[in-house]
Amino acid sequence: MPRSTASAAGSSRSSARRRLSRRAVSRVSWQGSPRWSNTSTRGLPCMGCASSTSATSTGSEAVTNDSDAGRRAGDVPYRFARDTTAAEVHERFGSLGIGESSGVVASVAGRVMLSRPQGKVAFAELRDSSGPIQLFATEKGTPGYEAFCRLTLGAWIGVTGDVVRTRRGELSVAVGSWEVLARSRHNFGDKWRGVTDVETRYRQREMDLWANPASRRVFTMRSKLITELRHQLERRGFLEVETPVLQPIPGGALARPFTTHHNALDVDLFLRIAPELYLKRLVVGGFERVFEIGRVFRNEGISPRHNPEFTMLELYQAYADYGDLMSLTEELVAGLAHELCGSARIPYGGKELDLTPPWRRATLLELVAEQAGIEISLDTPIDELARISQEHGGQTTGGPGKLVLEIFEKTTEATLWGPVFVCDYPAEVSPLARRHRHMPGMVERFEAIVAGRELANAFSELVDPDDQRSRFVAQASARAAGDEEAMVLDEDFLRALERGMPPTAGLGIGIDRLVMLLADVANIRDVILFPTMRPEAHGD
RNA sequence: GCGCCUCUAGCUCAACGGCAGAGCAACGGACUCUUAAUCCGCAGGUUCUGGGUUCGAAUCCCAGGAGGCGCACCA
Repeated sequence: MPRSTASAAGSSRSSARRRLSRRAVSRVSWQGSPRWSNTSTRGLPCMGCASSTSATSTGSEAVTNDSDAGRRAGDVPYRFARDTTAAEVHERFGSLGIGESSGVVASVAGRVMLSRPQGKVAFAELRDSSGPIQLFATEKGTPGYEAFCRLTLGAWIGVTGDVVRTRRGELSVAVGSWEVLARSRHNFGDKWRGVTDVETRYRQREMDLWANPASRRVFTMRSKLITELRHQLERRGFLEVETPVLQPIPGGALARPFTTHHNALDVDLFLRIAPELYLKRLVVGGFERVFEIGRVFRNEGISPRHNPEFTMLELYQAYADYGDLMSLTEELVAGLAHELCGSARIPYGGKELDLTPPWRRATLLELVAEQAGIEISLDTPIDELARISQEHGGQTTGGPGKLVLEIFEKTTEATLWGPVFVCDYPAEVSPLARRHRHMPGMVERFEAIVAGRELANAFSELVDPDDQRSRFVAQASARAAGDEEAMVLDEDFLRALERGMPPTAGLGIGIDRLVMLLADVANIRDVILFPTMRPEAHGD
């Protein structure tokens, strides 16, 4: 029998059958399932046809003469009245006995991931976003049975039928009717090993997500993390805001920006490297607790821990100092770990990481002395600092503050495993942070180091407009000396400070790296759906 | 940017100077309860690209492309 005939006949028969099964369903009804009653009335009215069902069968019949009808991508219905998910079926019928039929009809839809035709019966694994459910088809009970057996892996189908448990104990939907919702012209990798080629996984993420459960897990976790983060911040009285991505002066961080151009205004604009300056202006404006979760862009190299665009949380809290934000940081991170991993003690890179508050707090200089045995301060002669930095492969340019930071990063940062707040940075490398109330030359700033890497950066914000102006001037001279990452003076921001900014503390957390930490992955590209890649040559 | 490594069928991988192969997918067939079903059959290739060495190159050399890791920079 030609494939097309079987397929078309199967489709139209399944359509008739579907109407029957709908009645059957409304008779049986899933108690407590509000979805059910909504389903039949949901969806767009089908203009020019009695129902979407008749539209489907018309479509199928229209291509009966086409010898390749079954393979045409356009030959699919406009909607499918799914009424439950794979996970719901498992949840609701988990106790169904072996070989029993529930007598309840369900409509499920998803992609065919495995197919095991076996003569007069056939099994298939259907997967939707909730997970897998087995389909059980029989020559007697399944219209278009032969076409069902010929479904290729990757096809989307909609299925309606009794929920049953097979003799071998697998909960299944017995296929009473079915229809193709989409065909796949490309396969989804090795059905056992999935897709391991990392380039394919990053470039063709849709394939990766279907083929690799671990990848789905990571991105699901990422989404939940951001949702939970919002909830936690909103519970604490923070207001979520959005500030410009296109900025005339890229500020708030030390980094090189991407440049773009606005035609109508005929001005160059920059993609933001941080939202910081705008968020602080909102504090001046009276929003005492604000946060933004958004994409920032830095025109820098790509590495397992760097993507040119990444997601950052920044928050600002009036009347608070950096000590308050240490408490907030450890509570937020531990809370997220609890929510997503079930515990504040999580595995990372084969080791254990205990994120339970309180985290250790130590000064940068203390940690350098402790970890590297190097006793330095901002008063150490600059030649000596340069020599130590060089000894450890660091740069030798800049003032004492920059050299101290360089020495910390080269000798100490990566050795810090457990969460630790590294406190009190040189003012020289922190042009937006407030001077330390006790330590000259230092600012009240901390970085949270977890698993040897910076997870958060925060400080008591510099609120003195005169000091801020002189810091900008210092940055300008660094810039004139060739430092492309130095900041540019921002008069709008200074005017805001001149209007009066209350004592405020600000915090930034790299969301991608937080996801990496909680999901236990080593490459930032595994937590970004479409990481930045060199465009692929399509030589065809 | 620099260094090291990788690139073979749609996917996962062999062959490492001597006829380019396997499993899965696809395609054809058998099979009435499978679980990566099994079995039989068929087909599938610019071995990333371009040069070179050689009687002979997927294999060795050079150049280029894409990717990974490390360094550098940062979050």
